[in-house]
Amino acid sequence: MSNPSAIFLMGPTASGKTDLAVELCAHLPCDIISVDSAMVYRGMDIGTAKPSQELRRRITHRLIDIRDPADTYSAAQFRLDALREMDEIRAHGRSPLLVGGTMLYFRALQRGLSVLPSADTALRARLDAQAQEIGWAALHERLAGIDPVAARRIHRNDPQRIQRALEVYELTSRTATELYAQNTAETWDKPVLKLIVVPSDRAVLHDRIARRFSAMLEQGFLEEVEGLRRRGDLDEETPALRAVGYRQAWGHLVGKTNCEEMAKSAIIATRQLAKRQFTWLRSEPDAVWFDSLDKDVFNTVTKFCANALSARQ
RNA sequence: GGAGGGGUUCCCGAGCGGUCAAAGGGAUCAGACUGUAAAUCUGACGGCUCAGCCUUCGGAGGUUCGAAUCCUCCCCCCUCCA
Repeated sequence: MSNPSAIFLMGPTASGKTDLAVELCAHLPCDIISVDSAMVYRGMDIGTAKPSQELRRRITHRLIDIRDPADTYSAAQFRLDALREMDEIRAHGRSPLLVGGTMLYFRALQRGLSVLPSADTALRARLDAQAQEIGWAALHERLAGIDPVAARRIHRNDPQRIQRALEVYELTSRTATELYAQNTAETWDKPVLKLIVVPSDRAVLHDRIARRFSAMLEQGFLEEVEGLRRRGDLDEETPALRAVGYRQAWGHLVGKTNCEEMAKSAIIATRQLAKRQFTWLRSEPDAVWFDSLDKDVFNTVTKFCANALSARQ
C-alpha cells in the first residue's frame, strides 16, 4: 500500500477503540481525531466514555469538547473540521488517526456530501407544528407532490427525513433529488489505512456494554445529567441529550422510570446502537478487520500500522 | 385443609370451538441511511424439501368433523379463608 494519508480506526461502541488508539499513539507518530457525534459536547463526559482529562493532557484528542450541548453539530461540519485537523497534523509531519464510532461521519468525510442548506431551527419548528396539526403522513403526501422520488425513497413513518426533504425544498426551492444529482459531492479519496476493531463474539460486547453502563453510574453519570438538566435551557428534544444513555437518564430524572428500568433501557439502547454500527461497518470497503478480544490485538494492530506508515510509494 | 385466580411462541401479554403458527408490545437478528446519525426508519422473528407440510398454547386423557379455547384427572404459581 502507498503511504496512507490517515488511519481510520472504526468500531462499535464499547469495543475498546479508545484504548487501542492511545496504544497506537504511544508507538507511532500519530495524532488522534475523534469521530464521535456525542463526544463533541462539553460536559457530556461520563456517558460518552470520553477519554479522561488526564489522558487527553498526555495525548491530544481533537474534535472533543467543541460544542455546547445546546448547540448542534452535523456530518457536514465534522467533515470541514476533520479536513482542517488532518491538514494541521500532516503539517507537523505526523499522521492523523481518526477514531470513533460515528460511521456517517467517516462516510461523509470520504465520499463527501452534496451542497445542501444547513439546518434551519425555525423552519423545523414550523414543520413540527404542522405535523402536530395534520400528521406526518400529510407532510409525506406534500413531499410526494414536490419531490416524488424522495417521497418514494423516504418511508412515510420517517418524520426526520420527511422534515429534512421539505426543509431543503423550502430553503432552496429545489428538491433534494435535484440537488443530489446536480451537486457532485466533493470526495476525499486519499489513501487511507482503514482498521475495524470488533469483538468476535457479540455476547461479549453485550456484556461489556452492561458492565460499562454500571461503571458509568458509579462514576456519577446521573449527577452529570442532573447538572445538564439544572441548566434549564436543555430538554429531551435537544439533539445532544438524545444520545444513548443521556435520554434514558433524563427520563429517569424527570420521574418517568425508576433506576432499574432506566439502566435496563440504556443498556438496550446501547446494544442497538452497536448493532447499527455493525451494519455500517460491514459495508465499509477496503477495511482490515481485527478481533478486539484477541489478547495480542494491541501488538498486532501496532505492527500492522507501523508497516503501513513506513511503506513508501 | 377450604374458596377463588392463573399457567400461551425468548420475555410481557391478548385470544376463550373453526377465519390461530396464535393480536399487541419488548428483546433479538438483518437492512436503510447526504447538515439531528449515540439520530430516524424498515424488515424478519417455531421448523422444514416453504403458494404446502410438520411441531407448538403446563402434563395426560376425553368430547367434537374441528380445541390454545369445552370436560376429567394430575403438576406448578398467586390471592384470600382456616
